Amino acid sequence: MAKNNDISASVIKRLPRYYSYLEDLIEENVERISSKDLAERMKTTASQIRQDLNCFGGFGQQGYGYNIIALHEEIGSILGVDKEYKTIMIGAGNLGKAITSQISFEKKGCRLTAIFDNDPEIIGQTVSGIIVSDIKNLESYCKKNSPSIAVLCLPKENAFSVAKKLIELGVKSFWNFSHFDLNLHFDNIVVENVHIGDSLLTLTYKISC
Amino acid sequence: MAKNNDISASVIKRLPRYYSYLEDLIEENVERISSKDLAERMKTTASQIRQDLNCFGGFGQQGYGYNIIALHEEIGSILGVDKEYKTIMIGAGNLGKAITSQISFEKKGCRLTAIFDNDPEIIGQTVSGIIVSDIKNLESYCKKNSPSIAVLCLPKENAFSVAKKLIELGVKSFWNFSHFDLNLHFDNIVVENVHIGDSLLTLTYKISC
DNA sequence: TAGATTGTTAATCGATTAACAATC
DNA sequence: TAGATTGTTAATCGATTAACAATC
Repeated sequence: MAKNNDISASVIKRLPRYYSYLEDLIEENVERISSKDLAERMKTTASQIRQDLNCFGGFGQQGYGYNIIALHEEIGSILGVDKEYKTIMIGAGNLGKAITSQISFEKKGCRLTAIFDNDPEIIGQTVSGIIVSDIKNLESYCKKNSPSIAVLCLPKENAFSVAKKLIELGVKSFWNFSHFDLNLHFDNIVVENVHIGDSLLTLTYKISC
Repeated sequence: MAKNNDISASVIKRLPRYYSYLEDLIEENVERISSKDLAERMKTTASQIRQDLNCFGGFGQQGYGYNIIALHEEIGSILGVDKEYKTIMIGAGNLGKAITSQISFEKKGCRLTAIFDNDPEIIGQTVSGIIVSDIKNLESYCKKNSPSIAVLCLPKENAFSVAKKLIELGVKSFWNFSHFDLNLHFDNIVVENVHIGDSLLTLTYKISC
């Protein structure tokens, strides 16, 4: 399935949402759904749903609609939920702790294998079943285990130097919660920046309107 | 300033990013910047920056560029950072705790005034200087204090009923971290949904390409 | 004044919506 | 078969980029 590349970012960003709504439908024991009905649930248009899904293949059937289990499976595999990318986290403060549970809670294509911090108070704590290591062990750990993804939950100030080191050690993908746009400073890496605070500002903007 | 409404969502979502880059420039003691130079920093186009800013007013000066302090101030006021909306949080697990520091850390238009949870282990804890209250006190608290914004850091299952109660109690704005699209179920409320996990799926998708 | 850079209009590009023939 | 609903093409809409006259 999943024809490579050249799918627009707008489409990709909608896939997890489809995936989640299909989960709901599975829980409700619904077997099939038309683009029209799904659109109604999600407050979008049937056109858009059909257009989006057809970027990847014809998952529906004329006169019937989409089989929910099958479509859920397809989208999951497009997103890579069945992968098990070795994932490490840098920074185990409150945000890091919260995020670990996000990773482990549901199948999301990642397996968290190590957590690092530089705070003596935090090193040694158990978070999501993993003992937090001293950041000093980062290099030897990466050389031995070659993780694919690093989750950055550290302050802006440290983000650059830690990312630089990780890239040298072969890490190519980042889920970045630090307020520092990695992708602008390094090439050939895959980054998903999450600036949580930005969306609060968007909210206060909307309120003031 | 800030002509009301009818500004596209695309523009609004870029404002916090401008705001943040202007902060960096202030720290670097830079006085003015042209759209061209700012665009280079942010890996965007000068055209887009000028176009975006001109939705709100002519903040620049021909032949000079933009005064950084003034522009930062303008954008801040458009976003409402100087507001102090009374804000409450529901759910003080790891995610809630992480988010409180986001709110208090910098000026973001909100003042966190209360935190509620239903877990006896968490009730009574001090989080960001606030003692977590029993969710049972939510109603009386709201009647007395009329908060504007509720931050929802609770499981999907509880989101609907809690939101419903809050709306009845007069809360009209939500910063929603539960995996439940509030805005599809209630009218006349302002919602910013943050589905953190979605962006991890986007990342694994990109990796698989 | 000459040079730089804005504000703004026009041109291009991409994304969404509508329409409909294909087909289950 | 007739009805429903897809896959897909065409039409519309909006957002981004380019160009340039206005002006500091």
